[in-house]
Amino acid sequence: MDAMAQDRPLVTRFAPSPTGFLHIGGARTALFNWLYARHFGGTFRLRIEDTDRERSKPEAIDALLQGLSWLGLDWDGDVVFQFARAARHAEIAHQLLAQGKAYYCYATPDELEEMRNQQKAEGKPQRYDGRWRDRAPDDSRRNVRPAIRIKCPQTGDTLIEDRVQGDVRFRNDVLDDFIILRSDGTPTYMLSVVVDDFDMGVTHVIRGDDHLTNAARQRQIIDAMGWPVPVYAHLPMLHGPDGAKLSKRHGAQGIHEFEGMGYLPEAMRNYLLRLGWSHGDDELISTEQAIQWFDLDAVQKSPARLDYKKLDFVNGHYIREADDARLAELVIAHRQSKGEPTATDHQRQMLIAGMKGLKERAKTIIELADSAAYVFASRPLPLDEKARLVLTPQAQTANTAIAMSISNVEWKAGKLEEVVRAFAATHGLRLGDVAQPIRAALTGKTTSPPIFDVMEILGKEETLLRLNSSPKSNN
RNA sequence: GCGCCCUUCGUCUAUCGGUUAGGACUCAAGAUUUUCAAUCUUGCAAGAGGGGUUCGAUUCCCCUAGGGCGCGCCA
Repeated sequence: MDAMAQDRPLVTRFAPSPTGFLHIGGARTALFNWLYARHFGGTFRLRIEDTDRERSKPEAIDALLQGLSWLGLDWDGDVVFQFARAARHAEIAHQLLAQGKAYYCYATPDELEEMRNQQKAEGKPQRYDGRWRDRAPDDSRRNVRPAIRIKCPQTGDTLIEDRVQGDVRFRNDVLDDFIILRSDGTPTYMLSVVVDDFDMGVTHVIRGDDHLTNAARQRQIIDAMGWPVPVYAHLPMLHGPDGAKLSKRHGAQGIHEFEGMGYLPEAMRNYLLRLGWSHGDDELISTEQAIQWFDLDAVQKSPARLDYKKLDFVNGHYIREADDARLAELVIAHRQSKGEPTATDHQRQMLIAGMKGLKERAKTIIELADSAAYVFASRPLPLDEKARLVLTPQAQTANTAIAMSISNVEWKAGKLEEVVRAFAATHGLRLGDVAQPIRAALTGKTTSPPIFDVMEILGKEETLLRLNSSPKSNN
């Protein structure tokens, strides 16, 4: 069955509805499609399924495109807009009608609802009963505009050979004749998907497993048209940390929210990849490596939950790997988004110089920005609670003495450390005893990158001023 | 109700009939250390339940339970 599909150049696609933002689950679906295409040198297409005019929003299209771009998932060719292709979809419906593979159904929505209610009351499966299946077009119903339903086989079964789910068999008698063209002449999703996939040359349909049963329906249209059957791969869904379906209740759902929380796109790619896909014991997998390794065989069948702790770990790894200047810009952008003024050139330079020590300690850009605050702070420094406790009057006296002792030292971290160590030794103190007050005075916190590096980055003048300036109060 | 899918440590997962069931995150302890991280070491922790098949089942089959999805003139 895959044979026909495999004769054609490999094409995957991501086909979201523009109803909001790029959902985290959708992002993973897009990632898998993208990786599969890139791995096999195929094409990754993007299609916007905007046939539901009520729910489609133009802003949502931008959000989708932006989300994908941010994630680094570049698509090939033009974006296809499904609604624009409605005439083509209708054409296929009429073709099927002409071939006797579809038929007009004059049942009104009210009649259908009544039918379903009755089925429900009788405990029978709810599906279209085929009441117009074998009737000739009815002139007596000229006041009713008919919909077009596809005529599905009623015996035998439909097999979906899914690369993730395995062989899934549906008895044809549980499938009903569904509508492919509405009475207003617009196509339904079932039809549009199949026609677009065919016209776009899609060979591999990789999507959420909420579409698994749809595949059996779509297969009816494909068979009726005699089109090649794509390879299917239905991915398990993503759940919230509590195992329930992902919803507003879980906080972040949109990819843009993860960006706002300070996650890096490469970290998201790695983390999302490992949700449902594995390569032995490998955890930290670069995108290049993922492209080399990715295939559908290693996709898990069961749903996965989002785990922020693990995401943080992965993000921390990529922050440490990231370029200092890039991180500096992300920190500055984050500060600006919070209403802080832009960085001066000098601050930017200090930030980059200090990034090596900073990025080792952060799991998100927010944490990074937080610990980088000392670069931007002005005197007197705001102290956090712990720093305030450290900076006792005695500690300040010591800081003043230290400031004195280093005021003529060559301004290099190594030299400064030598002198301060000697200072501590002559006073019978451990380095830690003097380092913490210095840290508090220089950064306003009790945790920071190595303190002599901080001195070097801050520069002599600023360091001495911070050591000597006394915070307003030291209760 | 009908159909389909899923079920290994708290979480993500490895295992493709024979393992002391492995790794990662988290958590705990230790090493290192000027703080915090990073790193390293160690530890806690799992095959939903019940039947089969088999010399042997986490692995294959069936049932039950639990979870998910679909059953629209929504996508």
